[in-house]
Amino acid sequence: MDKDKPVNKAPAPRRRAQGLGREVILEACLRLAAGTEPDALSFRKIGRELGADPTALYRHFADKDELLLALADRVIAMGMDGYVPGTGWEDSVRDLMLRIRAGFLHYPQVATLAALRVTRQEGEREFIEAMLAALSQAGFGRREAALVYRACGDFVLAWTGFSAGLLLLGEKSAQDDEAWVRSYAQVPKGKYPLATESVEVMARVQDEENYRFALELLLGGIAARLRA
Amino acid sequence: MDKDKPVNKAPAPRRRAQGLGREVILEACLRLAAGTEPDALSFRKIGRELGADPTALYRHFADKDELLLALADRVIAMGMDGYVPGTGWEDSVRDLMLRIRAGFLHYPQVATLAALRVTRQEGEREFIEAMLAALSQAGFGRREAALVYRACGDFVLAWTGFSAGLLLLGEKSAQDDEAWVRSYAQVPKGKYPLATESVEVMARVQDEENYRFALELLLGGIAARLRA
DNA sequence: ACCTGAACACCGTTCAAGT
DNA sequence: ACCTGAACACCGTTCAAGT
Repeated sequence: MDKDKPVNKAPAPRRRAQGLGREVILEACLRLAAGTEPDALSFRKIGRELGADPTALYRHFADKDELLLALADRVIAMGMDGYVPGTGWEDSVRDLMLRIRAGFLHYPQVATLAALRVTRQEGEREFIEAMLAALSQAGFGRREAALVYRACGDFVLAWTGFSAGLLLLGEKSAQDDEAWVRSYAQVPKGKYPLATESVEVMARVQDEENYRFALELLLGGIAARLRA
Repeated sequence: MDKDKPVNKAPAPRRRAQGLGREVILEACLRLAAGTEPDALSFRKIGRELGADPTALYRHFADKDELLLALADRVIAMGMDGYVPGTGWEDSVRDLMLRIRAGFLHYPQVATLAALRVTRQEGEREFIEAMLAALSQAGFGRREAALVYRACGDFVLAWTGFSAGLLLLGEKSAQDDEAWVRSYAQVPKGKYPLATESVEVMARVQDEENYRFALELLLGGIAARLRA
């Protein structure tokens, strides 16, 4: 292959750098973040995707942080798109907590970089309002609903950040699981009987089913609290 | 202040570079990772702490990954230190899930960097065996116990990675919460009534109490599943 | 008004050279 | 056998210069 040369040869789809703006930039970022390449959202790569100098982004976003919050909210909004409340509170909460996750997992890079931030924008507000409506329908009072929302919201954000990290880790994560199983072969016989017996089952659990399982446990706990 | 000069003037506590070894290196890393400075574990900083060239670490660990796994297991082992099973399975599981979290939150940098890896070492094995014992005592069969373990294990790892990230974010995270509250003042009146009403309560929830609350919900869900 | 490009202070990692 | 230090290919960000 021929190496990049300092000459400006436009080797990739590049639009005119003059046409920059928040909208164009965000779209380019989402295109780059759609895969599982670990460092897809560097300014240099975004610049290349746009056919512009990396630092041109600073004319449209104060810093990477602001860019990330805008991206994250867009991803949340995409997850919320088409949401309608279910017939029961439990269906609504489950649906919402799967939607936010699914949205973020399409853009794992955005998830890892922004999962612990509050975007304070439209998408997030739609999600919160829908969650509070479902919890209020369930019978929780104002304060209680707020506390349960925080638990659920951080549950989905934390776990989704975790899952996105696994996606970006890719092969390395699968190797971890295999090595985990093999590692018990070298443990003194009988030292960890339960884990030795179950390590294969544990290692074979896929992240998505695990999340759904944990989510059902959480929903079960919320239902139990409602009865008490 | 006088800038660093190329001369070797030993301005910090430095031991002889010849005394390196995994043990010395890991201790230096834990010293550096005990605070909330965002990038405390770079090779250059570890090298400075040891009074050695950064690349000397490669004589003792294959790469940063191997160093991190060793560190993470040590942190898990510290959290497990002194653990004794409770009288009921619920006490044991709660205790274990608070211990791992507490251990990691003393070294937030280790938590963010290694939360999604399997260490395959002693500390982790102790934790898993203790969890499986508690779940078995609860009455779960082999397979079921393995699935519940995975849900609990990833719950604590995901949330702890999330919390550690918040700690490293520091002031920025607190600013997010304040800005979150203020942002609802600029929302069209009546568009998000529930969130507008509750945003102050939601924003004031501290991460530690939130984790404990979610953990109780999860435990409640496990108990409910046990009854079914 | 907006974009460019050199520069700065960082990363993890490699490798030839020292002792 | 182990440590050093220059080098490489990256980061986000700043700022003077261009158009």
